[in-house]
Amino acid sequence: MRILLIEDEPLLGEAVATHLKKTHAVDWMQTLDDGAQAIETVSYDLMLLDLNLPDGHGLNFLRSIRKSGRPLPVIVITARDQIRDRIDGLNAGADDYVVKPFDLDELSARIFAVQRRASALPNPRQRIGAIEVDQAARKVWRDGEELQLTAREWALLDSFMHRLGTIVSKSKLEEVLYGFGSEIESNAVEVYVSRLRKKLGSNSIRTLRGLGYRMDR
Amino acid sequence: MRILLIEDEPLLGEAVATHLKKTHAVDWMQTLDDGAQAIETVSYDLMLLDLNLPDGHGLNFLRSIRKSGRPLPVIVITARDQIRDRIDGLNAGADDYVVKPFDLDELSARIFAVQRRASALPNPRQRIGAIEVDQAARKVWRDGEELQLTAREWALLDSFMHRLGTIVSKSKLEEVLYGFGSEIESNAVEVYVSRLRKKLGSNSIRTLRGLGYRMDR
DNA sequence: CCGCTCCATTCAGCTTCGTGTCAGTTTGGG
DNA sequence: CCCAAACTGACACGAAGCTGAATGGAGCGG
Repeated sequence: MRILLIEDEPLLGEAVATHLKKTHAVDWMQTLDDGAQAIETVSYDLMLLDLNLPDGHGLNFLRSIRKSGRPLPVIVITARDQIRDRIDGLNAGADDYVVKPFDLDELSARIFAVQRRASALPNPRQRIGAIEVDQAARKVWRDGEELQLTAREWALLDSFMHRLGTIVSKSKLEEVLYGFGSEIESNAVEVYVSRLRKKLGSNSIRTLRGLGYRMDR
Repeated sequence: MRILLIEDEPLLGEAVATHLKKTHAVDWMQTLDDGAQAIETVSYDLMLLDLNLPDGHGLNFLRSIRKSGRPLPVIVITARDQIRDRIDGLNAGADDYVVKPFDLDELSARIFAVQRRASALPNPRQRIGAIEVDQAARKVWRDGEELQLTAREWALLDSFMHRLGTIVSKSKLEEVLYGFGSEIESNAVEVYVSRLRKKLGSNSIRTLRGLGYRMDR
């Protein structure tokens, strides 16, 4: 099971990461930015999110994740005295929380519990015109018929789904496909948009010349 | 719910028994002999089995229980350093394991999970296309004909059944087969998927390239 | 204690399929 | 009408996955 830990205190982060690595695959990020990038590129089973971070408050991040419809279970980490945070955290869509300082075994137990709960729920589906998407199962239907998408095609669709109604630049999509900083010199994005259109229907993705692409809801 | 605890360390046994007695009926035995006698006379819903016991190793006991076809859910208790035991435990038919020292709440969570799995329905047969599965009895039918699955095959099928409709990653399946952290470098998962398909029918398990596998309901 | 059987594990050779690239074509803005 | 941007069909390559076969070990019956 793959866990994303977002925690900026080195000592705590180190302790948690070490403990969890006995039983899970753990990626440890120290900023929201890195965390955001991580969940764009890797599929995690669970996220541990500290709320007080150098580059902003975790609650907005959490809200944006929930808004995007991603079914990622989240456990929030808060300080003892910030009860307000806990309540807001649960309102914002956290599945559980732990209070600093916490016992590492307790953390394991909560992870286990959340995980069990999460896998019992049916997957949420998102609908866009004739397209229906189940992000957890990576399933896509068009007019009720299931489509087979490849990894790259899915990555693109995913990007569009998270930015419905806004323009996604070509360079952003390149980044999605090939990671940051890859100086690719080809029309790969165009090729994949083309392939996606063929599967989703040609009116699913709009071209905005010189700017990028846009998917409307 | 009636639980049989087989554990020879007085302190641990006492702690576990006391904790569980808040929510369950617990019988605590300190030897395999007593344990064996207990399951002959009383009908238990679950057994907690320590492997290192004064009168022998618990694995043989577990094996004999499984061989007898008794559908008793078993959670194995092992020491931190005996990974080998864990793997063997799952091979021998354990439903789950906890590692000493463990958190009592984690134990409760695991008991709950195993129990839910074991007794999901009064007649817990689940149907998936031409496949029918009785998880409690560990039996599988295809078109009404019973199939014989090996321990590994069953472990895989079990994983799929608990995540119907969602993707199960290869690493997750490796974890199921070999426990976490086994630096395995082989295509064992592929081999077992292949064998399962041969038995269940080739359209039972979908491959998602680069992601894992998925079984649909 | 010895063979027998079944299962787990590994390996190698094969197949399938996703990917990236290119070339020729189409589109649309200026 | 022209040119740049975008589109798309085709193709070659390599990675990922599949599966039959060989090996060795554990359990079991004789």
